[in-house]
Amino acid sequence: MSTERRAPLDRRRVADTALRLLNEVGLDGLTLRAIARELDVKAPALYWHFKDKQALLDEMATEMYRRMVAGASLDPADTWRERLLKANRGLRGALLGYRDGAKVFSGSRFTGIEHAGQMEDNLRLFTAAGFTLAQAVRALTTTYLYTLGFVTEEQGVQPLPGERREGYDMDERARLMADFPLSAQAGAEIFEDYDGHFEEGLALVIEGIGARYGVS
Amino acid sequence: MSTERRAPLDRRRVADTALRLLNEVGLDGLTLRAIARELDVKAPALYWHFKDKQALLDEMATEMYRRMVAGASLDPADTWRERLLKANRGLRGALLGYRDGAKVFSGSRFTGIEHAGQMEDNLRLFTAAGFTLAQAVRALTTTYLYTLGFVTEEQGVQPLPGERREGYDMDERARLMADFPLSAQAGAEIFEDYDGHFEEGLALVIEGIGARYGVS
DNA sequence: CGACGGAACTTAACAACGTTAAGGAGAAGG
DNA sequence: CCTTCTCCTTAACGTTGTTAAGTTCCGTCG
Repeated sequence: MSTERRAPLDRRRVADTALRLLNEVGLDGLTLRAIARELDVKAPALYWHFKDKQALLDEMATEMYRRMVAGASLDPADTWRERLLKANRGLRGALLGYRDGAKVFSGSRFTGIEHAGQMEDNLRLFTAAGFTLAQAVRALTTTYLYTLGFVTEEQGVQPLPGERREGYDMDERARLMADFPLSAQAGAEIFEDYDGHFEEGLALVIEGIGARYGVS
Repeated sequence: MSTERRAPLDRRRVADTALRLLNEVGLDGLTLRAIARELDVKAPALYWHFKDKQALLDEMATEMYRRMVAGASLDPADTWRERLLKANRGLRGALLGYRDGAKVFSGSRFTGIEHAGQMEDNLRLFTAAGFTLAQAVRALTTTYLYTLGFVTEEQGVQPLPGERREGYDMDERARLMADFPLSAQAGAEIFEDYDGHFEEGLALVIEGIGARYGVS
């Protein structure tokens, strides 16, 4: 019977498969045994390619970042505002593309230095626009951290676009909050229209950068 | 021998002990058996007070929040800027008070509605200052999400103030980044002086709120 | 006073997890 | 042909969250 030999694995293919599986089972269900089964291999085989599970998660985060960069259309002629908008929308989109994407991403470290390319690009654009290097770093990381925080919370409520985690019943919330009228009313303002709210918050940060650093 | 009967546990005491233990062993080491041992009890006893481990983590997050609110000095006469500064410095301080504090916090949901008091207070202050309710919510959550993102990253590098996680060698980083001069130079701007960088980012967001919503 | 019932545990066990040790099949190379 | 290296398997270990069943103690009620 099938004497076909499966091509040997490599880190990339493992990370690919793990990312696909992540969307089906979530971070909790993402066990080494499940990943291995998907690759038609036994769990300990993964240790040939990764020193431990965290190393695999790191590779997954790196792959997420690679795909994000590949899917981005960063025009060198962008204004710094356009660049911040594009980069952070792209980041959010990339994270939302995977169940628990933000958790995986912020819990891991990149393997290699591929991410430096995009960073260098951004820093060049910002310094050319009149920012000092320190200001450029501050502008980029502040928006970055906002986006990361936003999506982390977003995915806590809404694991994948469309689905909704249990325990977020708006009606019950409103009833409990009867003594806190403003907070009760704010509920809709918090747990719905994530797209709009993300944009608004991002606009706030960008506005602050322009105002505080005096760059138009 | 000691016929002394230990007072029965309650959710609060369990969460207390778990929080203390968290600082010693970190989130990974925070097992139910370890918590139980600290309470002089066997692990399954915890299931009398919590339906599962996540419920205990939720209680821990709630307790963290309680202590934060208790330690905050929120003057009703605060300007909205002062309030944002105080609240977010307080939040960061509270999260930094525990190893993996940000992870625990953002991975959990509050038990009860005690947090609504502080929220109502903030919303009142902001609407009184001229913000619409939607603007107030946006201003508060945007800064909140920035702070959460910031501390999450911060604790990824620096688990507790003073300690430093391995794999963050600045010299090696500089060498790898030889082809990316701006990024290399930015290293110090990223991995040091978290206090200063947090303040600067927070100032950016606050500035943006003032500018975009036209409230002085 | 004594039976009863619930509260607050313990003991024992389970399946699943990450991880390690040891070994085996097959290609590559001299 | 024998060795060596790559890539994987089989077996196992200790730990984890969690459940089931039994135990102990206290307050209440007949």
